[in-house]
Amino acid sequence: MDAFYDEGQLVAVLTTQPLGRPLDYKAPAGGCWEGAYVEVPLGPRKVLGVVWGPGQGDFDYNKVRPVIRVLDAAPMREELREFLVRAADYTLTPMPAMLRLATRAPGLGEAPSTRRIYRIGDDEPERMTDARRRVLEVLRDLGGLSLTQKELAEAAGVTPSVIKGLAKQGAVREEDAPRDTAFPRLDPDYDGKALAPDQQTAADALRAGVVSGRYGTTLLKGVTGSGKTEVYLEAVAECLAQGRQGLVLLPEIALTSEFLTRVEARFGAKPAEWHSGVTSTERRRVWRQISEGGAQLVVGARSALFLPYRDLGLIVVDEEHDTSYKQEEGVFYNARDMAVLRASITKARVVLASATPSLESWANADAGKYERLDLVSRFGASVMPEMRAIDMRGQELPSNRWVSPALAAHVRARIEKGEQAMLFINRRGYAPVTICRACGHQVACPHCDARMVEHRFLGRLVCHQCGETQPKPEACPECHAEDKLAAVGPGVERLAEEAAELFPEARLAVLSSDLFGSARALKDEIAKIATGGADIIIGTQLVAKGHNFPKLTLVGVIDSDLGLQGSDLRAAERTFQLMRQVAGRAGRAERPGVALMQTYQPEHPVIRAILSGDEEAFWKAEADERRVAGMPPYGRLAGIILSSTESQEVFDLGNAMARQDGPLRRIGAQVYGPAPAPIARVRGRHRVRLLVKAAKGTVLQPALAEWAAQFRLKGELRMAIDIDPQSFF
DNA sequence: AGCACGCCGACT
DNA sequence: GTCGGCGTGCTC
Repeated sequence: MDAFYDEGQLVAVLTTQPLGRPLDYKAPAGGCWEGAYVEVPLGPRKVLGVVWGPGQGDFDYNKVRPVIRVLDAAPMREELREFLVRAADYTLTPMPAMLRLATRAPGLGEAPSTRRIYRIGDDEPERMTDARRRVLEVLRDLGGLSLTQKELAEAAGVTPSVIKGLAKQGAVREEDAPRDTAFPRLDPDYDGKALAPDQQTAADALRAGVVSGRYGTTLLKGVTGSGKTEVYLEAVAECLAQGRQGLVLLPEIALTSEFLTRVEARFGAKPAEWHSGVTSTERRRVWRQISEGGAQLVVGARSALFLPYRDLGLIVVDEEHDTSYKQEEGVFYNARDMAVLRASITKARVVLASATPSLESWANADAGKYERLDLVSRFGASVMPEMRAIDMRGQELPSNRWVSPALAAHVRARIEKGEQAMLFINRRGYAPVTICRACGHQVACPHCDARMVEHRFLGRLVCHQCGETQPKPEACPECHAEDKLAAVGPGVERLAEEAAELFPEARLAVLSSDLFGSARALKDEIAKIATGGADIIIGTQLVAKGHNFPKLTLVGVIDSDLGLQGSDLRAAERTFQLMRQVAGRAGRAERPGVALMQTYQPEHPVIRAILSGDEEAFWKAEADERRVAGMPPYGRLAGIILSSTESQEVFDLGNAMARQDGPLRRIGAQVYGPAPAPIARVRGRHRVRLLVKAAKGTVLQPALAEWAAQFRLKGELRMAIDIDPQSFF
């Protein structure tokens, strides 16, 4: 049980200010609990903090200032405090930054907000009018329920002034009611669907895990269309039945609204939603209700891991292999790994769901650390489409053209049958460039090393690294030749143009996340396409993420090779996952699909593994290669990213760090670099990267911390440590 | 993170 | 002589 501190007792308060350690304060009048969210004075300011434990007592008692006030929120539980500490230790993140992640609730400092509501009053109005009668009727029909002024005015078909008048005369009563209301209860038995035998077996195993009340992680593997979601929703149902809270993490905001609908169909009500697109009032409601038990299930982005759950019993990480679970700005963490950490502390279950698991999860299951459940396809063999390579070396293709004659012929055949085809482009790592055809100059971003990408719809050039945009210049900035700037490289829009020329009769739809202002607009577009609103879909990564297109029977992968190149050891894995996912788009319903991959390396092991469909062989081959190289998950890596406005400064520090590697050598770790970071300049800052490689089982973090602490960062220099980096070229 | 303190260059 | 640059250190 948490300690209580009486007024005047010393308490250590961790604040969100980057201080290095909690500071002592005197407990306020009325005392405070350990874990309490408090406002404390810090110099001339008031800051947010959490009572972290008893005071150190090493500071002159007379100079210790009292806590200003205890905020009106349930104290942070021991479990969340421990999670923050362990996550900070693992990721080498300062505690204040960690606390910031957990206090992102807007308006935490303010009193719980209220809204003015209206009920039927005791008095009759002095003069009755039609409008007034309608208002009173609406209120009478509601019984005890109440409405806001706006709701009431709309329901009665009157203007708000009518209600104001009635309130003045006491015919309606005004009251303040708490705004942060509980979420509707979810019913675990609302609409449980009959499951296929293998689904049932998997669901039973997951349910049993939840019932056990112990920590455990299960890798739930199932190809697209195998009913993974239905299976893990059974685990959610069991969790709700146990009276504990559940969390479902999704990699992409665009997927949440479809998912919420599925939850509503299964449990009879919508769960709480948590991601950057949720309004601040709603986030505040979610935060409070999670902490008070008025929300049973949260669906959201990785930051939902840091919410103050009362009793978290299950975390589902959907599409667990997705790289967007890795946060690589500010605090560097992988939500998948942090989910496992939090679950182990709070005795919750984790379900990692994917059609194409990450090699880490595959290896953890292989080693017996995770349980593994495999689902088979619901629709027999027809779901996994036939996959074939188009050997680009045998295709006649002018430069600046990307759709081979062979692929074009297949697309035409599908359209003629009234089916849909998709042209897929893996743009990651291959942004198109704007080049001058007269002098060869490439237009670069003024702040970054990234090339500017032309957005024809906007008529502007956009930097995909920092977001800088500028109007497309008429003349080449280098040689001043006019009308010679052209987009080169298969950008989505460039591909769309080519498709329009190749298939003039077809209706094209372009799906790219930067074409849509909101997740809502994107979702509408997807729905329109899915019901047959287009013949050819042109898309990027976005379409690889779980959308259902029943009429789609052909996927043409334009650039199968791009992900295979370079020395990034994760590239093969990523390419494998991506291709499987894209291929999984085709022929989900009854129609068999085909996936055609344009490649210049048809004999590459990855391409061959994908085409053969022998996944286990792919994992084993990849695992062997990694094991031999001592790379993750069979070795450990950390990235050190140094940045500054001065390029010399960063390299000097990088070199100094590489030389003074004593603490690392002591644990047998090696340092590589410094080298320009994958993106060598971001927002005007030069970046270099060092890589630290150690054997598996090495306790890397303390040595890294000791090593990094040797260097004092002057001026503009910044250092970030990235444990388990996602990419490492 | 802010903010104050403090020690060296070009100014009314 | 002073105003102000931002390096260093403190905040209970």
